[in-house]
Amino acid sequence: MIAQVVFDLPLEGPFDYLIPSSLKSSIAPGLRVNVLLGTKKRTGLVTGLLEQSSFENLKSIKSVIDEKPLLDQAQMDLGSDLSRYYGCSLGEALFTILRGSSVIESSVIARSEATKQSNKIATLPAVARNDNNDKLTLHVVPSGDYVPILVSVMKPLVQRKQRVLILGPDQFAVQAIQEALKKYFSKNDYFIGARSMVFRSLMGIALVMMVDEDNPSYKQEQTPLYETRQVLLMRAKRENIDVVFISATPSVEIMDLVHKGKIHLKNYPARGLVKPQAVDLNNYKILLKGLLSPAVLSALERNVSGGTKSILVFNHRGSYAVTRCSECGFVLKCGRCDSPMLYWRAKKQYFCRHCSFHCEPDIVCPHCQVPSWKSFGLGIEPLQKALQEKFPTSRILTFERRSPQILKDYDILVGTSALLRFKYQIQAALVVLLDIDEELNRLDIRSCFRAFSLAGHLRGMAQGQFLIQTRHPNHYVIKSFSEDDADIFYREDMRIRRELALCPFGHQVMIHLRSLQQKLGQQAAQELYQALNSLSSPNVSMKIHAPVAEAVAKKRDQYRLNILVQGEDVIDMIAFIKKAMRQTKRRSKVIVVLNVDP
DNA sequence: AGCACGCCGACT
DNA sequence: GTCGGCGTGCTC
Repeated sequence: MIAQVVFDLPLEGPFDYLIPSSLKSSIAPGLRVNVLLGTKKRTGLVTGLLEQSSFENLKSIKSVIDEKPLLDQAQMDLGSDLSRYYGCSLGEALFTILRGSSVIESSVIARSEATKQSNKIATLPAVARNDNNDKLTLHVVPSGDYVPILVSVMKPLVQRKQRVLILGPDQFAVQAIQEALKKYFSKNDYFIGARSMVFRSLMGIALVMMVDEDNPSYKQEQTPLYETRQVLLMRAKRENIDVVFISATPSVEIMDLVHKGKIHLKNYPARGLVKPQAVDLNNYKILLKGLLSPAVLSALERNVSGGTKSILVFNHRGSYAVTRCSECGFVLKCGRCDSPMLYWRAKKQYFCRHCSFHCEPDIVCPHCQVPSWKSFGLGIEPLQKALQEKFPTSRILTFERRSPQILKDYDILVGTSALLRFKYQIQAALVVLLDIDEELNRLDIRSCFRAFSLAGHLRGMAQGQFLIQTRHPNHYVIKSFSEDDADIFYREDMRIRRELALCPFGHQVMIHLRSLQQKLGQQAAQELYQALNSLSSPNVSMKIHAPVAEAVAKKRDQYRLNILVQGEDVIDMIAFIKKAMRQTKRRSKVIVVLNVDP
């Protein structure tokens, strides 16, 4: 007998290994084995059994690690779906699933529910599930108060002793959900976890709920760069499971499925939500610090004198602060990245936004040898200072990504969009989004959704008044708020996406190339670009864009280039790109990563 | 990815 | 002579 084995390596497999007669009864698909690959001992996963192999001189399996399969049949199938969609090897996909499905727990399940099947791989039991259109549901909760929905959906299932799987965008959210559900359910009534929990075995689970569906943290940052929503949709299709998505500002991708009738929509009237107001900056000549309009200042004044809280959110994007030598104008840059250093007041140091690089303020200018630096551009700290002068007796705090915690004792809180991490815990009488325009004007189509979603979530924090400052009051993102009609946003965003054949009306695969040597990276990109072009024929409608350096071309000493491929079908595009990659010689010093719908 | 193998230049 | 850098190709 022969076992097919895959590895957590970018290798197309599977590899055939002889099963020694002593291990014959203990080997099955879905369990891990130790084998020699080349000269090195490695852990692989058995994907199948064969009578014969087309390879000669097979090596033997050294030992078996698991007693029972760690993955069920559905998870094994998901592995091949993942590898074809995200362009990783089957082994990388299956080991990703393995790490996400909390091995110990699922082996307990495999033992308890599959005892009569010996070590055979478990298949989904025939559970009577909904067979109508209600299998996939989207609950839109503009207020962001998703807990009542979780409770009402879960309650009947828990009463029938059925189990639910809950996905939260990150560990903060998962803890918050657990805390909120304590009042209603016991810990054994449901499973919960962050994005990798989407890979868990669905045996014994009646429903999966994905909380805050549009949260960007649902995208994995390492290969395979999967999108949790997409994985869940793949599983729903194959495994016939019920799924509930919950969001305050649903992604355009999921709204498209709603429009196509594939997802059932439930809207919750925006009870208690404040009506957003756009502040047209074109009406004002002078802004404090270039960012605070008289309208916002008077709203702040009202709340300060009334003793209520205000939150100002500075979106930061695009407005880069720069530090220059006051003698010669030389820009202080990070040694490892292609980006300017920023001053961090609390630590009294300059730091790089992309890596851990930092330096003392008395560092001398390499040109004129003078340690005299001046920072330009705006951060939240100068903003805080300016406000403190305006409101000397108020408590004005700052919050950004690096802040250790959010303090509650304030009159005015000046923060970045990192505040969103605590969006359901924070509330204030007045919430102001200071700068949204930079986000509206970007070429990236997703940035309009980011703007929409940022504003949508901030609105949920506001108890009395929500202001958006803008110079583009007629932009569709702004209009969707000032006219309080989210459909204005979705209709127009989908129209643009359809016109440009962007996600979800077409797909993009970004090929990221990076190397410590700029030349090598450029060579590799050029070669791959040529291979892609020579492979493409007129009957495959794929657009291949020439390699472009990333916005921050050098990050952590690595030079970065991107090749963008546009097309209709992701699986076709991935197969096409992989073919082109096989035709170009692999360089050990150039790392290539595929990013589907970045 | 990680490793061996093989080809060149530099050096005790 | 031989040590070691790097490019190439393979792993069942």
